[in-house]
Amino acid sequence: MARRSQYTREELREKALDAAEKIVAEQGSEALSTRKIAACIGYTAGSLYLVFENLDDLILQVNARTLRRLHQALRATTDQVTAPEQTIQALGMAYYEFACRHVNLWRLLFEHHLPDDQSLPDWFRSQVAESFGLVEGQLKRLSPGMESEQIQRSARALWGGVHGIVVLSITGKLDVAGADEAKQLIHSLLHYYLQGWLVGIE
Amino acid sequence: MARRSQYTREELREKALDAAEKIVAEQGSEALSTRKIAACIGYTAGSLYLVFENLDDLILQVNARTLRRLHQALRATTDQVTAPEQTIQALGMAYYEFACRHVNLWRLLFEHHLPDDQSLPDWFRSQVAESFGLVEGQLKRLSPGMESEQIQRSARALWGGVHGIVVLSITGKLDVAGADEAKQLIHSLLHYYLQGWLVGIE
DNA sequence: ACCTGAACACCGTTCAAGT
DNA sequence: ACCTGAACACCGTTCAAGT
Repeated sequence: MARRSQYTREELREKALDAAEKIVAEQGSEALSTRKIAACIGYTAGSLYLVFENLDDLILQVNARTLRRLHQALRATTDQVTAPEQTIQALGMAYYEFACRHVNLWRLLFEHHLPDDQSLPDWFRSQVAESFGLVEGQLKRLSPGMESEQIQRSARALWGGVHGIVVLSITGKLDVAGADEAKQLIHSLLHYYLQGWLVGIE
Repeated sequence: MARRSQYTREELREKALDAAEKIVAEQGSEALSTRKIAACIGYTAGSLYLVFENLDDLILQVNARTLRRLHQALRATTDQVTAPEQTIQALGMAYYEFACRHVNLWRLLFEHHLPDDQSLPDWFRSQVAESFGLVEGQLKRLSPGMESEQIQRSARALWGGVHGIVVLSITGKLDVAGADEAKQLIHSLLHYYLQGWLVGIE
């Protein structure tokens, strides 16, 4: 066999990531395997190792795509500029809706383990930081005088908080009745936090 | 072969769960397998199916133990009664410390997937609800007149929030420098939320 | 140079057969 | 009745060998 290259490295990479996304989205992350990905794109599992270090590396790159899409969804929200508190609320809802629409990819993003010795690559962490930046931007509008260290802390606390509500409701551990209830929880968290925060400022 | 029963069903179950916990705690959830558990307790993988439905069922029961220990750690905190806000803060810190002390078991608890068709058993959800109850109790002390529906919502929002900060910092996705910073985020979340909440009441 | 296919060391799960 | 051990259908990863 050993077919002549139909695809360039880059094309192969993209095809593999597309296939991986499809499998995860349709069948859950548990169902993902190198053999299935390879079969989807008409290759053998071994070929994937020409393009990826291993399955963990491949998953990391699927997660990078998900993160990018998430960021775009959040960006689209902040671009419709309104009052900062409303924008933060809208960001929370967009976050929840994104997680619902792409449950399996979203779970893979947050539940995938790297081996104990490896930590997340820098480009990954800076992509996460970018999304936090959107919240920071709104907090700055809300309280222009505040030190950026404080702004950063509040953005992380708030966004970590929203994330927690989203995880627990999506994994069925919060016993929430439906999307409406989850959104109410997010609203409550953001609303009272910001209220307390602004009181603290004056 | 076919050794006469050295252990009762119940003993076998406990031994298997002990072994599973040990493997997860020491090597991470990725390393857990029926074959390893069986080898640890001197049995064959097949024997586990006399006591557990399958590996998912076994993991669920490991998670039940973790949940029980978590609840005990939180209980111990509320028992040292002080002012409600301080108690809630102490609960947040206890939650974070528990997660740090038992990272791998804690991750298993929150990252384990059941097959798509199955949802979490009721006893599991009511165990989660019990821990939320501790927060509700403190919120009630803080605002005795409030409707229990509102109390419940705030307890979930707050605890979901704390959970999110803990997950993101433990999985290295918040880019927090260390335990101190994570605790500051939790403190910030709880403090400003409660401040806003109490303002809303008056 | 590109890719295969076989091999290796693992999985979860089932179940006839042994004691 | 209790447990094994072999079997089945899967894994991720490597690498000599084919084109």
